[in-house]
Amino acid sequence: MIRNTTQRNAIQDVFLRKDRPLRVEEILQTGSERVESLNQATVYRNLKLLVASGWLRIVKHPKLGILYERTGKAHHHYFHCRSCNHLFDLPGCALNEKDATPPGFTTEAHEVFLFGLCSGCGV
Amino acid sequence: MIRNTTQRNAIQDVFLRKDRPLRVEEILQTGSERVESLNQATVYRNLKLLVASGWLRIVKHPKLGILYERTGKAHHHYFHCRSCNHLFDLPGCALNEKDATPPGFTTEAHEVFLFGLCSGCGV
DNA sequence: TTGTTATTGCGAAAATACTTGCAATAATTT
DNA sequence: AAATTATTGCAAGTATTTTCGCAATAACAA
Repeated sequence: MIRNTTQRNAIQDVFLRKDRPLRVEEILQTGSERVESLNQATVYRNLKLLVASGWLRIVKHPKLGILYERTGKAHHHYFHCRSCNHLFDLPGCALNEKDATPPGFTTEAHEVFLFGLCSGCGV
Repeated sequence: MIRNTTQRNAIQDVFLRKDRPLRVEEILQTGSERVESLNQATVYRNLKLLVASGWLRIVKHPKLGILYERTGKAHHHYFHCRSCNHLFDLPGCALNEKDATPPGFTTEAHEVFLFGLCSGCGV
């Protein structure tokens, strides 16, 4: 039976408050603000548990590596800000999958990653 | 002074023959067909050297991890075939960067990864 | 052909990312 | 409140990928 722990609550709360894909390091660091003793192993164990339960999913970013994000959002692109180093979800899809696919190929999915400066860091 | 070695020649030849981004494992394996003694450390050392000299560049793929590809090609997208597991360059760009970028954000670069079946593996 | 040294092969070591054993703790049931 | 056991913290252990030390080899200059 799954128990309700302050550690797991803290981890989930980090996602709800940040509302963007997060790396393990940031989850641990931000979660530690609420549960001081929060341990890396605990974070990993809970991330695995939350992915298995469908509450989170894994995002593999070409620059940032592995991140975790809340499930339930529609297909979207990702924006990585080189200044604050955060990854943002960009609602919508500006890729014409058909145009992008060469003859003979069958595209089943795609991922788009943008790089630059976010609105908070630009100018 | 940089010398001309059969090992490095074999590694470069793999790229010229395959003409797609390659993982270390495939470089080592294919290169070994020409130079039987070819060692993993030698491959890593030469990849680093070829990247430094501008002959190769690193591609970080969200599924395949780190690959190496010849420099000199125009911006393009990548297609990963789930059947043969190869990564293909797709000439051209079907992403409208402006449409993809939210107000206030500044996009400086982007990467597009498609997934599906290549022409050799589909139907 | 000989000398110099870049390069290689090999095994060990490092770096990174994640997992596990285990005793202690704490959430939940009874 | 007591019993049960999921969960945690900690440290050690895995797994994977890349690098390094070093002696042997081989490319190139002279």
